[in-house]
Amino acid sequence: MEAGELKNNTLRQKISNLIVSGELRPGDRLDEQSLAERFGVSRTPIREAILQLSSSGLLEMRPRRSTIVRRFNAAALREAFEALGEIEGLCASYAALRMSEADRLRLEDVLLASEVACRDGDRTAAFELDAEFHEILHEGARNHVLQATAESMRLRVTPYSAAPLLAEDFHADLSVPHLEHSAIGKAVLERDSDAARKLMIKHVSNNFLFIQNLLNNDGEIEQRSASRAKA
Amino acid sequence: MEAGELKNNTLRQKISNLIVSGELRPGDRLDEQSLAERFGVSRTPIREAILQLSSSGLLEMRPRRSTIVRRFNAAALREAFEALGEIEGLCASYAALRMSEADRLRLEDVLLASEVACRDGDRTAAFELDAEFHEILHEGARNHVLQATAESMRLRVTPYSAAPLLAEDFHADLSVPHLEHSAIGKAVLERDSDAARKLMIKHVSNNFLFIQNLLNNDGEIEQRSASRAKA
DNA sequence: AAATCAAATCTCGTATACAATTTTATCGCT
DNA sequence: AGCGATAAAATTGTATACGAGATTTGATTT
Repeated sequence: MEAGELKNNTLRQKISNLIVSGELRPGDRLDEQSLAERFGVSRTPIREAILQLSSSGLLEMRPRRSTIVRRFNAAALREAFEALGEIEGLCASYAALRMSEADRLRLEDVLLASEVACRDGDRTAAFELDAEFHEILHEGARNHVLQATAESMRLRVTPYSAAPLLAEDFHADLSVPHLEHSAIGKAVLERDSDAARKLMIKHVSNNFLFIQNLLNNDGEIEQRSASRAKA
Repeated sequence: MEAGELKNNTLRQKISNLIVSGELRPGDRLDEQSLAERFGVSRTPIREAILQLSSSGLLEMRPRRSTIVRRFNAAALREAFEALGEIEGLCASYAALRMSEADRLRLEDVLLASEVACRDGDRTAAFELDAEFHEILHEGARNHVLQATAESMRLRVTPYSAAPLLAEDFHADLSVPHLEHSAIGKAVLERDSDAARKLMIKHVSNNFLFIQNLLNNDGEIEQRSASRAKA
């Protein structure tokens, strides 16, 4: 959460980036030795970073067996998204009441930029603006505990939400999430905390339902390009 | 959270017990070497346990300086309790909708036992039943993420909420929290999720206000027996 | 006597070593 | 060819070693 080690922080980010970027997917193993060599440190700091990422639910450390990127079964994923929705809902409702004028201007900017990216079909930009939209609300809640909790929960479902959507061949409608963000943003700017909360919960829930359709029976993300080409 | 190491789990508990029991108070240092000798292991597993407890917010690891039991200033404590109230509120509202009949019977039992302990002035029993009441609701929410989050948040404010109240010389009115629990329990049993949530948020907030009065300017818990005897 | 600065001691962060267990590869058998 | 058992290799969990930075101690000065 808000620890504060030396270079452990950046190591944690480097490792979590492996997952966020999609290089490692749920179930993939993280070999301490290889990671140590890759990042030019010994196993000790690697292990500490892995330990923290396991605490936050992104990785899964199993005794005497390799750490893997955490896999969610259907029930666990439902719980993770339900909790995420509630926390994000809380952040949105507090943000509606507490955000500064500067925050509000920034929120408007992001929504405008998001609309442009959406119209242009710029998936990379839309993806980054999506993340920024949520970050603004986390920070706008003016509660570091809620903020950290929201970010941690978001990170842990990243392999199931963000990563698969970045695949080149995936063509989801960018306008659906954008319109939801727009409605949430409007409620926040109008200081309507109840509406902001409800819309956010609905937004996360929709996101979950969308993702659920991408999952096969094993809880694996369907490989679009690769698996379909081969099959 | 739901890691799953070998004996690291029990080590984590042993160390967190030092704080829960009040042996170590906010700001106290945790020396890795001493803990290693005390628990008969090397520094490595101690360090791993400390790392996890820092992630959960109970301890504070500062680069190149001793780990200490986390200290909250007034603002941070307010945020911690605000977040705790919201999460506990969510748990209570879900519990109202999802708890099994067996859970509900257990909840009634705990409330009855609590009333007895309250009437008899049995502070130890009242304290344990208080914890059990909250645990029932965490589990009753039927969401492991919310449950783990609530328990983690509760643990991190323990040095400020539970520990000081156990002091022998401290005579708070046991009936106030009991009546609040009673009202929350009633709402849960009647499946009134909105009421359960609101009452829980209020309950945690009251708890915070009560604790705030025990704090001096430095954010330290007032020493009742010791400091007053010496002064 | 109080304050200041330097040396010595202590503690942490990381690297390395080694035993225990798991995983992988090899070989033999049906 | 496929399956099972055994041996080799690899990986984890913990202990130990050591350098860098922090803390304490003590001497020196004002």
